[in-house]
Amino acid sequence: MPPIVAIRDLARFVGEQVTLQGWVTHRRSKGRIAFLVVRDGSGNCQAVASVQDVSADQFEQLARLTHESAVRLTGVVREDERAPGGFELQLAGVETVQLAEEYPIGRKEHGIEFLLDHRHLWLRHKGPWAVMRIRDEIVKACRDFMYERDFLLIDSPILTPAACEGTSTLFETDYFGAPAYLSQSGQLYVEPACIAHGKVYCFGPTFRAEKSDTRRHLTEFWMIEPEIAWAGLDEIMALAEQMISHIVARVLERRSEELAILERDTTKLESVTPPFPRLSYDDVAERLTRPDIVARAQQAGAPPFQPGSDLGALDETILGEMFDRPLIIHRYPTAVKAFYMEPDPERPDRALCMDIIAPEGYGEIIGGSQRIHDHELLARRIDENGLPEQAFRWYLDIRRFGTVPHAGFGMGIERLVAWISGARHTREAIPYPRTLRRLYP
RNA sequence: UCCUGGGUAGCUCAGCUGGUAGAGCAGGUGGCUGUUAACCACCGGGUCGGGGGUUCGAGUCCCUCCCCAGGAGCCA
Repeated sequence: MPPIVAIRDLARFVGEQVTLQGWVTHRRSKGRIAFLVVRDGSGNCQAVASVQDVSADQFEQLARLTHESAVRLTGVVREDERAPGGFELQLAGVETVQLAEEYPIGRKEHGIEFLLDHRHLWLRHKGPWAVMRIRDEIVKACRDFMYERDFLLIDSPILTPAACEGTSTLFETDYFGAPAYLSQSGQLYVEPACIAHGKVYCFGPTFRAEKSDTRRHLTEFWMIEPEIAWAGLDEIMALAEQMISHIVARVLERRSEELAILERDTTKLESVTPPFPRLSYDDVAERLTRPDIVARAQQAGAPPFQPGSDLGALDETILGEMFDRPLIIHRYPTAVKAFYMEPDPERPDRALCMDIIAPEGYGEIIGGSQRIHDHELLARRIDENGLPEQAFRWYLDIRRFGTVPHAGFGMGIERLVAWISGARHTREAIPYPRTLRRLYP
């Protein structure tokens, strides 16, 4: 029996007889010679057979193979310039494992709705294949980065009793007769854990029932959230910029083939190195009220920027385009930010927080802050925001027993994947996207 | 929720000032010994998103509802 070989390793078997297990992506039957291209998950390979190479029955079988049929192909590996990839299989035997039915996804263009309806099949195609491999590399790079810096993984619960941030909408579910909610952030749960371990992070799915209906939004998305005791805004800005740089460098190094498949302009990724530009909210507000920027925003159809309010999506895009690497914006007005953010002691109407905006219009990829560690102040904020104090008792407790300054941030994985891979929608950055209008497949 | 653009064959789309519906791909049949999204010939394939209206006549005009895409708001 010839060895079963992955297409990626074919170069090591030139001149030898091997078996490939895969799926038919193309068939070009040309009279008494037939070409077959198969995919096995590790790559693509052309196989060729002429009538005299195989039995009449097998040649007939070859000619009938349909798109996505599962096959075992046995033959000798040959180097040949005419073959895509440089190697091909000279067929000696074909086994049809399953003759596929008429395959819905054609070789021409399709709309995004059709492709997402067939996501279970679309995952096989080279674009999604490359994006998923980049996603895998990004996730691994995140975990390695955390591990190498002595951050401990603390998984946060997905079923929670109440809101982490009062503003966002939650998915409600029935918990033995009582309401429970799908977590929209693990932050509140890593804060106590950083008191136990110093440096921690959580990494898991989060859920937001927001009516946000853009290509940047999912209702279920993955987020990595580091949290550090004895740290403030400066420490998390430095950590975030190192983390993003580390991830981008790692993808450039190990997933260049996938970036090439996606035709990603890698020069735009190579410039992503520390330090990132840092602007305060007030710097940004000044820029956004300059006449030329105002004119540009108006032309793009952006609602006019109001000093003191949060930034709009187009404001972020315009700001992001001013730099060749991610932009850190810090010290937003306390009034527009979450209740748990520490006020700047030098200017209490500004919070010690930061957002990081990805270049090329991919939007906010990180949001973080120093957390309020004073019990009285936090209790007042919870009250002012109309949040149920009962539900936050445990969270307030942390401020009663050895409270210290601490800070952390959340990074959205799909936006990061979309930006790095150049995908048009965050929906393409997750295997099975959930959006306002999609819960299938 | 609002703004803009769409909905015609399995898919992607064309269809002029209203006159009985088209292409490419996919599928089927036949041909072809080095193809690269192979090619050539032939064949099958339609509730023109639903409902109502105007008209001798509606894919085309009007009303209404549904669905989709892009954007805004909110957010990662």
